[in-house]
Amino acid sequence: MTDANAVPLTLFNSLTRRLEPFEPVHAGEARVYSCGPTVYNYPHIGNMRAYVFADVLGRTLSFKGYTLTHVINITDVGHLTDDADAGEDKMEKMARAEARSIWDIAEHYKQAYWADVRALNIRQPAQWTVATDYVPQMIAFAEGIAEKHCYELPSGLYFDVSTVADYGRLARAATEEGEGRIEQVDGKRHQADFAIWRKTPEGEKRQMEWDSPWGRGAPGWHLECSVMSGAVLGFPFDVHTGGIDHREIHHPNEIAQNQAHCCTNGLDVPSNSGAKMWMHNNFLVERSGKMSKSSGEFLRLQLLIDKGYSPLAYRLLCLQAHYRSELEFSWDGLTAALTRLKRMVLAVAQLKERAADAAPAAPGPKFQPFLERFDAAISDDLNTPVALTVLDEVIALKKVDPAEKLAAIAALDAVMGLNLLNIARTDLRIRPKSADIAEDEIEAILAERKAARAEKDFARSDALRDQLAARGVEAMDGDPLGWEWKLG
RNA sequence: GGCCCGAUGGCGGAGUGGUUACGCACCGGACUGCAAAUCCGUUUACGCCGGUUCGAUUCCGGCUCGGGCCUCCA
Repeated sequence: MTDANAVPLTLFNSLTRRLEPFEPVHAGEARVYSCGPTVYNYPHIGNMRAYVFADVLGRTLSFKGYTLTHVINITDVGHLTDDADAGEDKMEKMARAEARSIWDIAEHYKQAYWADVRALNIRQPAQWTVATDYVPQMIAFAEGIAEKHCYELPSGLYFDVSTVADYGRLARAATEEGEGRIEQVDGKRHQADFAIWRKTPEGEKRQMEWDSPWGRGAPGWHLECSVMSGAVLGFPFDVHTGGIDHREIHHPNEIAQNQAHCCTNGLDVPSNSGAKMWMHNNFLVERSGKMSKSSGEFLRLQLLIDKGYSPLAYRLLCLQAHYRSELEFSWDGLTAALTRLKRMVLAVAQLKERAADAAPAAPGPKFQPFLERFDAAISDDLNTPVALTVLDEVIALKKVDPAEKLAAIAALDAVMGLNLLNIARTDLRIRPKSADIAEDEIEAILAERKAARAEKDFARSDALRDQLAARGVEAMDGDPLGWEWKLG
């Protein structure tokens, strides 16, 4: 690889709303914390965009030569159905709805989330932090800031946002009084004050509860991320990521806690917020309305797979847009991404055959301009759509050494994560759940068709082709793959 | 009501003060018994009205439309 630091990495910091050069807290290292899922339900594909984004960020940091420590949390307690401290715990609610133990719920949906992570070729972080593993640390953290920054009410321990400087600067105007549509908690000093610890109401019993100096109860959602990020990465760390919705409430509250904690403990925190940079991905949207779990049905990655779409086609769809832009989801769009991916995989497969007997190589001088343009694109706040065009150009290069070209593609795909060198075309030929014909039956009909064509019995061969088409199978005579599922 | 964002060719989606984004689709060609797949080539754009400028899709103002957040969501 060429010097990947030829171009400085520039990232958009939500805190300043500006592009800033990435300057690591610890030389040569990058420490990243990503807000992970609350495992009370399946993730939808919009949720997963956040982890594709975080993955690309991590891969880019690795590409640029930094030693990456990435942490993603799993929230299995404390996230209310209402961020403003009203509503109930999401986990408790779902456990009751499904009549299962809350621990079963958490485990089930955590596994479902991890399955999606694997399917999307998202690299494993250095650590998955699970909220319930950190309750003692959360209590200790809260004790540390309680005296100066918190007050107790019958319902729990609350954080007084007026005790930290410049509260809500991440959200811009988060301290403005709203319309009052938020269900108020009696006794809160400020509307924006939030729960650090929620006491179990008198006479009730929760499935998940712990003893604390403020009574038996559960930690507040915001507390978890402050504690886990600080515990594993240490304050200050480099980048905190999350969906753009967290820019308004969750992250401002996290920042307020971090400020209080760091202040109390004499820690030097750039930007006074715990992390140097806060990055947020925009939403995946759908014409019929936004992706929302509360609306009942929602798009899961498994649904895409059931319809015959490779999860990597969804990953490519994400990469085709900039992470800070809203991205429109449609089945046509997904089909377009799948087609593009198939062509890339075909080209790489053919290249691998040609390079098979060649010794592994490094990309030579011919590839340098492309590597530099790729570096420039990805270093420009992770401009994946432009980086992809460079990858396409490299794939299309003629009259170059196959082994070198393969090495160049590998270098670029290490950032894009499409797994181009390791997947075969058959991996992209995913059987739709609705298919009613077995693969060996398809092969048998194709063999029969081949015989008919050899005898120039075209009426027969066309009839067989129509028969396959009627059952969702496309015959492809001139292609070694032979046949393909028709999607949509 | 408050805060914020967007408007690019058929769809998705980059970018730029004057030069081709790109992908998919479409169209033409090659290949094929005919198709499909694949390959090659090509067409279509910058919401409206003003302003700044030699020149604006790109900067500024207004308008229209759409969207997001302030209620759960990545």
